[in-house]
Amino acid sequence: MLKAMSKPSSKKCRHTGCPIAFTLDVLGDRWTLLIIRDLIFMGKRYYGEFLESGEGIATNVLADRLSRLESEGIVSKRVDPKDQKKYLYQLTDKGEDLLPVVLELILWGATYDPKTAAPKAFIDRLKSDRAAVIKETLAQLRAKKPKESK
Amino acid sequence: MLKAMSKPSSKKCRHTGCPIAFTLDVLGDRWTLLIIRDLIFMGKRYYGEFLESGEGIATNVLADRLSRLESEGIVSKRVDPKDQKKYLYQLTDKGEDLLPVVLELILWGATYDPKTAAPKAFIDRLKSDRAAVIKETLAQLRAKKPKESK
DNA sequence: TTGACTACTTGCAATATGCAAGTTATTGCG
DNA sequence: CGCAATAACTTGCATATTGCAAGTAGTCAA
Repeated sequence: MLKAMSKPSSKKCRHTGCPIAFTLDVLGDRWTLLIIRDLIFMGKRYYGEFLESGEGIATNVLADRLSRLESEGIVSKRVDPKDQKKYLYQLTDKGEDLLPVVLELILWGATYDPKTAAPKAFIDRLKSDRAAVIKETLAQLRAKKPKESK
Repeated sequence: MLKAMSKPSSKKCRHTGCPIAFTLDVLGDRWTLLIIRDLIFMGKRYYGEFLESGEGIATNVLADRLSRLESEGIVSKRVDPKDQKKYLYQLTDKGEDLLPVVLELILWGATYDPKTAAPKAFIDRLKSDRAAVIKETLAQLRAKKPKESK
């Protein structure tokens, strides 16, 4: 039963004030950031799309993480205006602010994974002009949002 | 039994090539990054010091994470030259390269945690001159290392 | 030889995860 | 209207990981 599933790593109040601990309480598990990756770079927005992410997240875990992200205000959920029978998941501004974190994960991974599939051009660009990459990525992301995004 | 404890989130080969997934395979759990935080910002270097980190990591989990970090080449372990009966844990260059990731976690946490204890001066500095903060932090870190660090 | 100190290891109950199999709610037809 | 199809979850259960309390091993100093 997952109803009472506590955070992957924060069952008790750990309000130590440490910003790192605070952040890890929200996304300190494997799946959360992969969902955010899909939202930012893969253009995924539906439950079914997240399930097909190659990495193989379990449906119950996906449902748990999405609802957690929603209650944290990182992701918003609403009926898809183009298709009433689907739900649209999108990053909020708070969620978009995680982009710098994700970019650093990419940089480290691309540097140390001998089999990385990260496009060299992107990595080089990221190293030489981080600010521009952030700006462009957010612009692309926002361009895709149906109407009011926030 | 923790002997065969697999990575917190990578039991099977997920060599998809995705740099984010690669990085999360290494530090995609709550504790790993807190240990790295302690190494970078708290000046901790001994097993016993990590245990007292306020957040309350379990001894078995600490042992597991340290050995994992060591086998990943992120942390080095050796007998303390100043006290033969203690082991000294230190970040390798690969581990130090995680500093940018940690800094972004700090930034996001300090921004969204209403009760953050992050010093405003540090956060402001981080926002205005990231490169300098990285440089200084690494310099301080290296100054503490006994002899050869790498 | 013993006691203190550090770094772990072990056992076990409580949690969380992975997987397969339902359930519920909306259309889209005939 | 009635029914199949689609999307989004929920539920059960076996397995894996965690948290906690205790126990063990190696080093040093008196």
